[in-house]
Amino acid sequence: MFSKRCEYAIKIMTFIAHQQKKSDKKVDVDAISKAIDSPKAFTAKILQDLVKSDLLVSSRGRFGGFSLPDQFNISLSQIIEAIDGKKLLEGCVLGFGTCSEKNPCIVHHHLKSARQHLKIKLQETNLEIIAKRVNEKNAYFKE
Amino acid sequence: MFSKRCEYAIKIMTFIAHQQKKSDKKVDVDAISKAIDSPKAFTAKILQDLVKSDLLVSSRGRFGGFSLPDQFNISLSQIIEAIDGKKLLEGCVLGFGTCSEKNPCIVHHHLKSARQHLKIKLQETNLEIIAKRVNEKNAYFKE
DNA sequence: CTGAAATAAGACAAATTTGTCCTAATATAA
DNA sequence: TTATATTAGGACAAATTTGTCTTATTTCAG
Ligand code: FES
Ligand code: FES
Repeated sequence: MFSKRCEYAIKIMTFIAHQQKKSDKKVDVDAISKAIDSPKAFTAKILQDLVKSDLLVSSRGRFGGFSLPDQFNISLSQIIEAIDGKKLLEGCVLGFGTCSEKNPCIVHHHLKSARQHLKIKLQETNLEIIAKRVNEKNAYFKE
Repeated sequence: MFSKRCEYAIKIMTFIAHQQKKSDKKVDVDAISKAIDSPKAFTAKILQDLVKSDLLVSSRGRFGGFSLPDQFNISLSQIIEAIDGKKLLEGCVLGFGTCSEKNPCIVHHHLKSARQHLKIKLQETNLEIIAKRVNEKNAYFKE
C-alpha cells in the first residue's frame, strides 16, 4: 500500500509529534532512527524530503534537529502525498495514465467507494489524533 | 496500491474472462499482451504464476493457451493475493510483522474500517461482474 | 576563533522489481 | 513422423527502490 519510505515517514512524523507533546526540544536524526528502528542515513534522506515538502522544519548546527511547523496539523494523506505522490489516492489502480469518471478503467467503479473511504480516513487522521492515542494507549513505534 | 505485476494480472484475467464470454477458445500470450499492452515475455511469467495459483489453466502445444478454470468465479482479491500475497489486505500498513487487534500499530484503528471496506469490495468484485461491464459499457483494456 | 554537533547533499552500493532472451518441453496438424 | 506453434523455465539485463558513506555547511558553546 505504502512504500517503505512512506512507512518510515509516517513513523518519523508521529514520533516527532509525540516528542513535541512532551517537550519543545527539536528531535535529531539519531533519536528518530533509534526510536522507530530505521536505518539512520536513509532516515536522514526522508527527513530532507519532509523538510522540502514543508511538513517539517529543520535547524542545523549544534542543538539542531527537526520539529513540526507551527499551527499546522498534518494529516496522513499529506505525508503520503509528500513521499509517494498522488498515485495512491488519485491515480488509476491499474496504472493507466489518468483516473476519471469520464474515462474509467474496468475496475474504476467497483473500487470507487472503497478508495473514497480510504482517502477520507487518511485525510481525517492527523498527527494530533495519533499522538494523543500514543499517550493514551501507550502504542508503540517499533516491535 | 498494487504492484505492476498485479496490475497486469488483473488485466490478463479480465481479458481472458471477456474473451471466453465470446468464445470457448483458449487465449494465447501474444493475444493477451497485445490486448492489454504489456511486455510479452513478462506477461508469460505472470501467466505462469496464475497457473501455479490455479487461477488459470494452461495447455501447451499447437492451439494451446490459457483459459479460466471451470466453475470457479474469481475475485480481484484472489488475483491480488496470488500475485502480491496477503500484505495489502492482511499486513500492517506500517510494515510491522503482524497486524492484529491485540497488538495494533499507531494507525491501525484509524484505517481499520477503510481497509475492511476495501477488502470487501475486492472480494465482491469478480470476473463475472467485470466481464459483464466490459460488454455493457465497452470499457477498455488499454489507453 | 575554534571545535563539536548537527543537517544537506552527492556519489555510491545493495536489494528488489521489472523486463528480455534463449532453449526445452509439449501438442497438434499435415 | 515432422514441422510448427504453443507454454515452461532458467539465466540474464535494466530500472527502481532501498540503504550507505563521505564531505560540505551551519550553528552554537566555550
Ligand atoms: S481509471 Fe482506473 S481506477 Fe479510475
Ligand atoms: S498493526 Fe499496523 S495496520 Fe494493523
